[in-house]
Amino acid sequence: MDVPRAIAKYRAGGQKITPQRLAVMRVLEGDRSHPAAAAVVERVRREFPFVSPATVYRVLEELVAMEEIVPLDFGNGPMRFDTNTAEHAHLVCEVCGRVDDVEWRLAADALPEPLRQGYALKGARVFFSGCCPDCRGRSG
Amino acid sequence: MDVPRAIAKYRAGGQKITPQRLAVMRVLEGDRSHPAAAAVVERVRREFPFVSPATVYRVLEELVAMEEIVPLDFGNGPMRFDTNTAEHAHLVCEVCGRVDDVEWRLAADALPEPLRQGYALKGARVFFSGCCPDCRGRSG
DNA sequence: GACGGCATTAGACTAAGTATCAGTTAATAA
DNA sequence: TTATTAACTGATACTTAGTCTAATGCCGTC
Repeated sequence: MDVPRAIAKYRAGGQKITPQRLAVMRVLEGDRSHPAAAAVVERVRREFPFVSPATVYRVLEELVAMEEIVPLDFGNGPMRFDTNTAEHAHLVCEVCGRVDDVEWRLAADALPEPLRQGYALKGARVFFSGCCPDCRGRSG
Repeated sequence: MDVPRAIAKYRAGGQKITPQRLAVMRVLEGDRSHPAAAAVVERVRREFPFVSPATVYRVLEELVAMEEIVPLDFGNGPMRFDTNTAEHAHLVCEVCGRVDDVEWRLAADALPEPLRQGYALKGARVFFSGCCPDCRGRSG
């Protein structure tokens, strides 16, 4: 997530730079916690108490479309958003829900057979699940 | 998904073998299409027209708990269920939503660093996304 | 065949997200 | 600086997917 670059993309598309859009972008800037939409709404409200959830959802959708953020669904709650658009995997703690980034790249030569049999591969998502150090410490 | 084994697990847990539970199990038996809960409801209704969605959701939950099926969330719609409990990856067509199984096992020596730094790894999920041969044929 | 208790049903409820539209505002130009 | 206008926002109703609850039903055992 790069605010100036996102602004440039908005302008390039003939779209306006509104205070709400700026607020969402600033909330996401540098955030590595993979926030859910509701968390973004909450934080935008510190600046704009009456912002509508619909607006935040719309802006998130726009940022996804311009590839400034990546939507993530871990299958255990609402959609979350990743501000790191580089290829990497995720480490999800099953206890507290915390998500960490992991340096990880699928080796091209390890791609399975069907991918070479007519299926056009676009991407891969890798989730590791387990228990984070904090939760291990707490529960034994 | 193995119906006799699931029945044995129900009995072992002091739970009853009801016609609805049998119907859900038979619907899932041998199904490789990774159906959504709604699809299971629909098919169970061919036999029990008045079955409640709550019942089907509950039975699916039970089967997940006894590890006879695996819940899958591809992030583009409702939760789906996999009757193949062996380790494998999934190939998701972004166009038609079709899901294929892929023989795939993460090489243990390829595990990223953080997993050896206090994170207790339990499992990994790998999704490949792309365009299936049928959809490539249709859209060029 | 009767009984006890687990299971089922219907329907209200919740969470997360989407659609619509009247009113507002950012960006451009005069 | 003001006028113009297309784009944007907020309120609200709606949708989808799934959960909860209370009353009723029925499986399994005796």
